[in-house]
Amino acid sequence: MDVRPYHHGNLRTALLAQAERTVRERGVNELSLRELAREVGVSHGAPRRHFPDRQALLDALAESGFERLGAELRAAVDGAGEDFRARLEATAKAYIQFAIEDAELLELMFAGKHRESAQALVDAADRTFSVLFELIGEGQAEGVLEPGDPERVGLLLFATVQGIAALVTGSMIEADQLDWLLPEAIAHFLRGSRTAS
Amino acid sequence: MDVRPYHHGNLRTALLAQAERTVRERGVNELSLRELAREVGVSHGAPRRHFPDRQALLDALAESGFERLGAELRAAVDGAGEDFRARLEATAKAYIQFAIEDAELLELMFAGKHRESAQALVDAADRTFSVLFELIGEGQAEGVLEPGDPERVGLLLFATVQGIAALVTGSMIEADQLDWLLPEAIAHFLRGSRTAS
DNA sequence: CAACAATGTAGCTGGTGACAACAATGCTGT
DNA sequence: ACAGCATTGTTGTCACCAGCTACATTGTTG
Repeated sequence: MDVRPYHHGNLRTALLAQAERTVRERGVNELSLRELAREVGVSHGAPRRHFPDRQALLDALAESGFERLGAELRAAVDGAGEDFRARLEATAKAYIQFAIEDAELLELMFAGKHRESAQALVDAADRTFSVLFELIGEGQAEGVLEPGDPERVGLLLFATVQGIAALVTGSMIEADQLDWLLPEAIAHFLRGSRTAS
Repeated sequence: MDVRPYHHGNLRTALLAQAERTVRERGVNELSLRELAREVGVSHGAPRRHFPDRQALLDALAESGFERLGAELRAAVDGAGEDFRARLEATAKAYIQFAIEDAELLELMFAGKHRESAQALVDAADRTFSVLFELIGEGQAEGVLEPGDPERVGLLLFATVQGIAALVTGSMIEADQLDWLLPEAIAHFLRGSRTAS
């Protein structure tokens, strides 16, 4: 019974998984490379082989976060049937859910995105948001949204959704109030999107 | 020439001022009690008399932040004339400006607000947001907004504004794009606020 | 199977937050 | 005036952390 082989096997993956859990449960500030190493059962210097410094770990965490978020958004939109409003609402709900459960991770993702160093992060973010822009394009094609630059309309929608998530993470509302707030926000948005009624 | 009197005189204020500057320029994570003490020209243990631990300093910072934000919102709404849309837009602009320039401080303010310990913080936050609820009340009285619980309507508006600020701080848009995005958001919001056109 | 690259270990340095003992100062009551 | 006391600041200590370097172990490849 080899208690602990010298080589962990997939330290990098294990570190990322544990780090993601720690960030979710106790926040980014509480994330310590050394504690992480202890939790994974490895010496305090081992993570350095995979992440030269703390920031590198955070960047990797952000990148994997974008990938997971993108997958969840895609799953939501794909499983929401034909009706545009339903597709929109499902996607928004998925985003908000992610933003609530992994609030600190999401913040990390955005914070890292505008640090010039990380091109991989920007690419990952672009892939993630392409889901949203495609959805906006659908709405415009159906005539439910006024035509125009998808970015202009999409930004406004994204801002609203992001803001609603901020309401929850900032404890201005409780999570269960989303049941009425989100549909109302979607309705409000669609109503406001037809210039001439 | 007394180079440095034993008693600083108003260490607490000086610490808060310097801390606010540091948070704005280099972020909350870079805020160190010891460095703060050095910058103010005092020994590393001195801040302890005023802030028992780091969190106490952050709480005080958040509280003063709410007071300043409230003052700026009030100034904006008071200086924006009679037209409701103009008053709304001016207030939103003031909020967004604060949210951009003091992004980390704002985050600190919201993060601290839902830590049960700090009742002073919650009170300060309530005073701040009362400005917004009054404004919503105005709009409803004028019939520009559909009547109802000011919180319901206000939450949606607040979410949108907060989200727009997040777009800037997350580098999804540039600050100068606010010139068209904010008015459009306000227009969108008002348009969506009349159930039957 | 020997050399080499990849991976993990151990120890050091400088910095930090929390804490406690101590010193200087200002205030208050008599 | 001044003794006693509370307030405020100083110094030293402890445990922890990130980043670094030198070294040990493993597995892979020619």
